[in-house]
Amino acid sequence: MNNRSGQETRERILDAARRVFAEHGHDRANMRLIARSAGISVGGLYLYFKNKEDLGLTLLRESLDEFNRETREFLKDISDPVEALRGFITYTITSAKARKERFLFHDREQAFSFGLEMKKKFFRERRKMIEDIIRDGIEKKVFRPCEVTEVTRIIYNLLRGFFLSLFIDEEALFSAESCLDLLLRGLKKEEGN
Amino acid sequence: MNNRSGQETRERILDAARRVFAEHGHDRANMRLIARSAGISVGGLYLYFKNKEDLGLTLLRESLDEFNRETREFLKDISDPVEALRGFITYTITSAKARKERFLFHDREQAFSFGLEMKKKFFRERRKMIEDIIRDGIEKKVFRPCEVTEVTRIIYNLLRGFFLSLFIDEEALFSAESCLDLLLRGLKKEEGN
Amino acid sequence: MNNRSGQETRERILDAARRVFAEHGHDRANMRLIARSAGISVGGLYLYFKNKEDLGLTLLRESLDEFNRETREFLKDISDPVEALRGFITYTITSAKARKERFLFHDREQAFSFGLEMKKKFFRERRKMIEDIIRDGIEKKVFRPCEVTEVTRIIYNLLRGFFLSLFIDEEALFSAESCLDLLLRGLKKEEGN
Amino acid sequence: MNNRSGQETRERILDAARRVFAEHGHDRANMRLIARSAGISVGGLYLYFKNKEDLGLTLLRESLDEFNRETREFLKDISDPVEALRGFITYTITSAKARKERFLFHDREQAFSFGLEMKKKFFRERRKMIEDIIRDGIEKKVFRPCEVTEVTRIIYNLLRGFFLSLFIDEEALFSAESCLDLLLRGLKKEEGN
DNA sequence: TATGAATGAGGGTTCATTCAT
DNA sequence: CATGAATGAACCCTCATTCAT
Repeated sequence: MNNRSGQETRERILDAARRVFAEHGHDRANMRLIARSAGISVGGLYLYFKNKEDLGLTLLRESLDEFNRETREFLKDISDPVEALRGFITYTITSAKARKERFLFHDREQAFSFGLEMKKKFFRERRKMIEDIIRDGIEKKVFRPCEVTEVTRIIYNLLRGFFLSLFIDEEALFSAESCLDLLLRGLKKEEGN
Repeated sequence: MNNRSGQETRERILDAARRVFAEHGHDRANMRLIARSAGISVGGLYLYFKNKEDLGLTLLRESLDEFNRETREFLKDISDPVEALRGFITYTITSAKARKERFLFHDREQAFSFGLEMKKKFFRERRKMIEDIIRDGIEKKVFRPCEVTEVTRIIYNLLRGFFLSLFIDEEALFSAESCLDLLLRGLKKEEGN
Repeated sequence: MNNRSGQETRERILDAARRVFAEHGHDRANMRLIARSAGISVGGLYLYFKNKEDLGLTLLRESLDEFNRETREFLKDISDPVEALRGFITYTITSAKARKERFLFHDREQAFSFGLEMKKKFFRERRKMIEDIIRDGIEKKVFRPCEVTEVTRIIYNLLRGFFLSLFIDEEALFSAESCLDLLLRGLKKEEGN
Repeated sequence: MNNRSGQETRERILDAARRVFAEHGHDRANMRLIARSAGISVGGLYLYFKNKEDLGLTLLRESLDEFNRETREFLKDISDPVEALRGFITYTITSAKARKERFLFHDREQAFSFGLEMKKKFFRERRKMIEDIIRDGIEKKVFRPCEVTEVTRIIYNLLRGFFLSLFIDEEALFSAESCLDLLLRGLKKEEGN
């Protein structure tokens, strides 16, 4: 176990924790399992993380930060509001499906208050991205004038629902395209046609 | 403390369990707490419920059944598709806000598999209600022709996201009206205007 | 539940207890099961017996007394020592096989000290019966002179072993005849033949 | 209280368990008592044994294996059948008296099925040893021809009864010599004398 | 750094016994 | 006599965390 740096061990632990949390949930996962899965001793875990919660929160932080960072990166060169919205939805959905385990903590976790503030900040950032797109769209007269905050919330909750379905009811998953389509065109038959 | 009617005690336990589960989640809630909260002994709990899981599942079942039943009741006399959709969304949101604790288990619970089949059935029934509304709307030429299943999923996930926000991020809650508005009219500025 | 006498109820309880103890052992048997099996309420049990131990001891006493009484009855008209020994062995083995559950308590029970004195008295009486047969046989010059006490113990332990095998290892059960044969003739080839 | 060697702790636990099981029986013994008796914490017990049953079965297995191994060792150089039979009986009785606690589980334990298969195998092996001696004796014309299986069963039950008496009725214990004497010579007065 | 044996509080569950009706 | 809901101590077992090595 001669690692060049403890950094590598730390990474191994985080990977293991991700796996184990993904399989059992934060509360039911246990430190022995994580240790074994990381190829390290139980005591070793505590050299890198203060305790189980610290480990969970670190994982959460990394997952949330990374996801928002990546999303921003993905959107940064798209100027057309419709394309931006499409991009946001597509990227969110695709990421979630591709790396399910990263989204473990995005829902209400075992302890309701687990990382709550951190999550709220994440949610706010995410809604901010949506809001920016909407506002831009309105400004550019691509979207109709509307209650931006409400629309933002609706879109965000829609995607939040997607996360949930991902874990407990895959048959409820929708496609990015139909989602975009509905949002843009509405349900109502255009009158006068 | 001998009650003539066991039924009453059973109800007291279910109430207590609802409270305790609501505060701590299913896994972290403990039987001693529930017992104390119900004003009963630990052993007493087991006269009415086989074990902790049974208690949780009973709560879940009641909550899911009741909610779907009430929703159907609420919708049964509404024939206009737009009104039906408005009704469904309004009723869902309003119920959830008014009796938050009933929706405890609607998300991914501690143990992923906790009551999974029961939940899936509930979700399917719920989507079925939405689907019926959409189909009816299309038939009546109130809604444009569309991929009904996808639209259904989208609307359902939207409301599922609402449940989640209810518990961890109230500032993300949207109103039924704006939701309906967005769904009906879409985001895009009508072309040709 | 209008019994002519409580005596009948008491009997029903004892029967039920015998059944339940036979199936689960004294410690693992529980009062609820016995009550249900007796078609009576849990509280009712305590009207007839002070507690679980009292119930067990009553059962034990009846079973031991009855068995020794019956055995004595069976032997009382047999005067030939060989026939008496045959009778004792045959009767012991046959009874045990026919009413296995009556012999539940004859071995070391769950609580080592459960009814210990009562059992010891029973064992002593039983050995006394054997001893009387042996002494009579020697007196009548049918049996060779020997250490009567030792021979008695041996024969009794042999039958005690039979009880045990009855419960945990039926393939070790021997027949009364071969047992008698061995005891009478010995293993050794008669010399000078 | 950190021992370098877990092996030592394991041994301490087994010793403690032997003591506690001996005093209270398997069912009534409790893990806290065993822990205290072993000078260890409750949790510590579970580092070495999966659960109470595992602990009991381990003890049982060790005790049975060791006893049969030692007996075989003891007998291996004795070729005279009479001496072999004397050896088997003497060794069995002497061992049982000297290390009583090792024979705890040889009788019908609390849970009837506790280690049942393991015990049956042990009993079969033990009967096999007796059977081999008898067959050899007949072949060598030291013992008279007889139903070997039956004789074997009888001798084994005799010794099994001895185990029982050891625990609940010491006054019924017989000596190896008188036992051998009875088996070899029989009870009957030799005719024609 | 790293180990893994050890701790002990706390959780779910059972069951003999009591007692108001 | 009879009921059966209620009690609560006690059991088995788990697991985050510590610490001597």
